[in-house]
Amino acid sequence: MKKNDTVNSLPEPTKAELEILQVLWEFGPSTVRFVNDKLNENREVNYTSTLKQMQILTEKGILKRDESQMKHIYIPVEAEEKTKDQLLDRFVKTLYKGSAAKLMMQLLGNEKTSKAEIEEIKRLLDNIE
Amino acid sequence: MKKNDTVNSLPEPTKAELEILQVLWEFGPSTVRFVNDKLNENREVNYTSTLKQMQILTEKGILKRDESQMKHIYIPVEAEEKTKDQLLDRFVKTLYKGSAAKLMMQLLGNEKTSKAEIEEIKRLLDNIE
DNA sequence: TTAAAGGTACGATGTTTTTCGTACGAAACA
DNA sequence: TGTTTCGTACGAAAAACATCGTACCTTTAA
Repeated sequence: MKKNDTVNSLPEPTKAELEILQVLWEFGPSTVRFVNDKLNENREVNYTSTLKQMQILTEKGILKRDESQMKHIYIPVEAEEKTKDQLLDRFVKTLYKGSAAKLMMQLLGNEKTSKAEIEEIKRLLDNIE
Repeated sequence: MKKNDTVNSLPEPTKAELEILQVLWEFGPSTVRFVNDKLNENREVNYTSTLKQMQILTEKGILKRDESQMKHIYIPVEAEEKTKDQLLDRFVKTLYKGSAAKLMMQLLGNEKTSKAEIEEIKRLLDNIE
């Protein structure tokens, strides 16, 4: 039986899928070969595995492709920002009951956030109003 | 072959595991029965499924349990904050190349963050220094 | 004009995660 | 004291996710 989250039924990208999306976001529309080469800078993956993933992503409507050439060119359907928004939204909902402020507190309490980063955030907030 | 992420080898809680942790965080140490009832407020899950998950969580060292009574009481080993820190950290690394400021921008650009939330965040930042 | 290189398609297999059925022991209680 | 209820243990099935092998077609270059 398929699991169905009644609250949030978006087809969330899996880990392997996200890896591929990141390459496409960073470098723009690409061939399977290119994406696979990029992935192999970090870990070993067989070409056909990457191909398969990108085909699945296409079936799901997360990628589209230009098949006019033999080397198909893959393109994300949604903009990077929009997809990340969805992921962020789900993350905040899940872990912080939807409160961005709670997330911030966590972020700031956590030593991983540098002084410079904090300054940048403050500047950001000042520019918002 | 087991997959091994050389960058981040933390035993990340899976989705089902996270669901259970959330109940324990919210309501404190609990029995399987209690957790399962809570889960069933959102979706249908069989009692033994929840039991199994909590046993796995215990094997992994994410939960510990008091077995002195027949009804075992389960308790998270790590504090809520610490676990969430790890998840947040991984999230920021994955999606925002580790930049908290980038995440903030996304959060603020996104209509989901209310004016009230933004005010709260500013207050927070002012109190930090 | 053929061999090699490089591309897609797709089923099969492997792995991880999730769910559940069954066995069985302890407690509750009629 | 027997039977029903409620608990744990645990293996196995199911589902989701990821990887790969093989077939087969097109392009390239000798």
